Amino acid sequence: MVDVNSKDAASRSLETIQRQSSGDPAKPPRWDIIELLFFAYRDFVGDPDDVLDQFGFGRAHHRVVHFVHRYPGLKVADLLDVLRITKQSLGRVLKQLLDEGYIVQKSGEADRRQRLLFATAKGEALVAQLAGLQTDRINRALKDFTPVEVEAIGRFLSAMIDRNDPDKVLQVILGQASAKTDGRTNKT
Amino acid sequence: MVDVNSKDAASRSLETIQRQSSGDPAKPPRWDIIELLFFAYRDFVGDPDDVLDQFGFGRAHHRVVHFVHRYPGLKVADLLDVLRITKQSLGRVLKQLLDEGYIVQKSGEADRRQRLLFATAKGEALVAQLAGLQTDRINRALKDFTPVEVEAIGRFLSAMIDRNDPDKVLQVILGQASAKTDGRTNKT
DNA sequence: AAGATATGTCAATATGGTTGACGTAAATTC
DNA sequence: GAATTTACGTCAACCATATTGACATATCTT
Repeated sequence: MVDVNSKDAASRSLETIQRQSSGDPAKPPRWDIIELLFFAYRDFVGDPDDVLDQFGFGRAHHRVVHFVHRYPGLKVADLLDVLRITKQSLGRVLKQLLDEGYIVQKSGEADRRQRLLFATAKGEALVAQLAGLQTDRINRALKDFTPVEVEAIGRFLSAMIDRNDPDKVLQVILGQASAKTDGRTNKT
Repeated sequence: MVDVNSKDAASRSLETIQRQSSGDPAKPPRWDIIELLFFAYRDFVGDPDDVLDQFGFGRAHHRVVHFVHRYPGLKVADLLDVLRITKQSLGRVLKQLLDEGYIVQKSGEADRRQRLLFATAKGEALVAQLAGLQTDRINRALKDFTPVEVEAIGRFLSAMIDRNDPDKVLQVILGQASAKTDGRTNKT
């Protein structure tokens, strides 16, 4: 485990204010980051909700069609790893997206048991619209940040992610992130 | 890999669609931040799950007892603003936490219709345990960051949050964040 | 041929969210 | 003081999304 005895000067004042509740001076909770993450994510995922409603979809559909679009040829098993849900739960949502033509599937050539998933033009359009909303928020937030700061933000988010058993999608993402910092080209 | 290398084509057509729907020719989606946020939050909120299970609670209970502990005397209405759920939905979870002694309520003195919420020692202990897990992850992630970088990360998360109608809790958080950085009120 | 793997499906159940209607106590307004 | 509004609680129905467990089918591996 990590030594947490030293605290950053930047966050000292807030933690001092909040210290009285925990009573554990060795490991002051990072209330600031914990709560900022909560609110940031709340508003971040809230953006697409209205649009999704119009399509009769929920956040589950968004996640599925997003990753299928971004990683064409994704297998069902990959999707399960990424979303951390059961196949029964994925089944319903995926079936809707297939029936309504947002996603198509093809049998794998090497292994014909696999169902490789692809977003249709309709699916791509939906993903693009939703990503546009979220991108607007991100660009607004990053407006006055320097490239160095933006890089640090990405590095932080990346460092928050479990490395224990990274799934296929995550390996690509983390590979790209590190390629940005150390110059290695790691394209698919 | 199989013959499925339509990724470049998919990205191109996506950006075309994106331009059409948004009217902004130069607005590439921030896929990196979008997906890093997804995975970072997935793992971040995943930490407390095992502990919550042992208590027979879910993430809803965590959110409620967390904010009650952090902002003692919170009103029910405040909690509804923060969590963005309905009172019926909150009711069930809150009742459990009250019945099992994690939270108590007192009538407001100025306005006796209000039920002011407070965490008990039992509730505080639970919050502390859960916050400890998340703090460990945050400290691990921030281990090699400079104070300046940490400040930028907090500023980014803060900038991702809606300012339209900040609830009471959010005002406190944003107030502290801006006080930490420049001591001025942030009305952007 | 036997077994393992990838996926789909049926069924039951749980959690956490919704809308709508209604009730009560207390504060505010006329 | 009466009327209205506010803060909160509750009942009831419903929905979205998740779970576990069992089983089926096709296909790959040994």
